[in-house]
Amino acid sequence: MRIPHAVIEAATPGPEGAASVENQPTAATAPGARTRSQLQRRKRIVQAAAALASRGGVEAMQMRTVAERAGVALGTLYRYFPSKMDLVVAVVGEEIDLLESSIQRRPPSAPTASGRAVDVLMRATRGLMREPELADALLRSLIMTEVETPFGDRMAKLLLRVAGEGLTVELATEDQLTLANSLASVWVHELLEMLRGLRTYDQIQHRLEIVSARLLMDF
Amino acid sequence: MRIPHAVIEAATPGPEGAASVENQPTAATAPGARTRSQLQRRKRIVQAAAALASRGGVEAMQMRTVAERAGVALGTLYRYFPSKMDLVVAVVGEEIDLLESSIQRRPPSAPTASGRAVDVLMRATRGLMREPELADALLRSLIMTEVETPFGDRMAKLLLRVAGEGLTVELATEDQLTLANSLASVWVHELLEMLRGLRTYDQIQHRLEIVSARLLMDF
DNA sequence: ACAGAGATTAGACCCTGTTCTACTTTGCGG
DNA sequence: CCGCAAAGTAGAACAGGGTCTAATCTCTGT
Repeated sequence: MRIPHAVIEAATPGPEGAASVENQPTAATAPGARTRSQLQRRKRIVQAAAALASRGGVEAMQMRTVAERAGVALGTLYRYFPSKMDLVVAVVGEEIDLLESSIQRRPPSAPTASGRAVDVLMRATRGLMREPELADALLRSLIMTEVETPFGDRMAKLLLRVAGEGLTVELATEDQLTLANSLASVWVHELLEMLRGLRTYDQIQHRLEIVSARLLMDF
Repeated sequence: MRIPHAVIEAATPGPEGAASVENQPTAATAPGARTRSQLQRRKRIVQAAAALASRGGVEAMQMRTVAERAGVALGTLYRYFPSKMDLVVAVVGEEIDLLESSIQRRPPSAPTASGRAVDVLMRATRGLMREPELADALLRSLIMTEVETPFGDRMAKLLLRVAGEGLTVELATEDQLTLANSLASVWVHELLEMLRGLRTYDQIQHRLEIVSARLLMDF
């Protein structure tokens, strides 16, 4: 798997870069995507992966199977996604896109920043719960990876946006970012507990309310 | 790896139970440990595992190698620790024990609950940082597992204890537990970011101070 | 239409976690 | 001391992630 690791070495931003969640442009590593069929290939792969993961979790999402379902060779799959993790990250990216557009369609309406944040988180929770296996797979893998445009960061930004109305990442203070980020990581943690059967939906909501009320008290 | 998964099924508390972090008693699964040499074997295994992981991370801690270094057969290793994860959990258990005794020796002295909590967290951070590879391995694996006496929970309890002086898990309110727990998960998250090179020690401290101040404001 | 570069493919291959098998040791009640 | 069940051992075997190779395809520019 080889993740940069260690306090010492900074992320090597070399020509090859690490995994990325980016959605529109070229495939993970494919240098110059001659677009068209390549984008489609990529999409087919991600779809196949999501489909497999959505029933059976990560373990069901085997690289060979994904490749087969997507109608590409294993080698090709690995050209697009250098590791299983990268694939997972891509799948997650789509999920977040979904959440973001959902929020754009129907923005949270609670009166407090904390309320809006919890609203968004719970909405995301419900979305993920529709496919517990997938959710579990994604969350776990994400925590392990979180390279480049990580899950938590995207959620944090989203939270920031809905918490302080009109607040953007650029306008927020360092500390506000920290707080939003922390809320996101608490959420991820709670979600994992839920998937493990240690929390109910209602418990998560309650816990998030408590934590959010404090973290975002003055947003 | 087979982790219970899914919102539906509750953890099966059957006769075989899941992985456990417990330190003194019998080996992970070995039914009736005839103690003596068995405890020693177990210790040798955990030590070998820790040694390997401490330089090279999880990947260096290969089951075959651990078995060899510990002087036991692969099969035996698997009898004691049904999966690599279980081994990791055991190694972590030792680390936490260390932290706990360190805290007993020299309790945090900050005047505020939040201050004491941060103190403990940073002390744990320094401890883990001594062996970044090990820390990374442990944290990642733990997040993935956290079965039975999880890392986060132990930290949460510890935090609770130092935050409210003399406060114990039994005396704490649900919400206080939630908050301590959340602080622990934020810490874990920050630690992972640090290991990934995205945070410096000072940043972590600052961020924890901010978050802790809010989460534990009235402890 | 044609050559060369890059993309794709099928499939062998390696590595490591985990399982399984056949056999030997060990510890203990009778 | 015997017998036996549990525990241990060596090592083969399996599974799935990831790599590599030798073709074959597909563009793209000329």
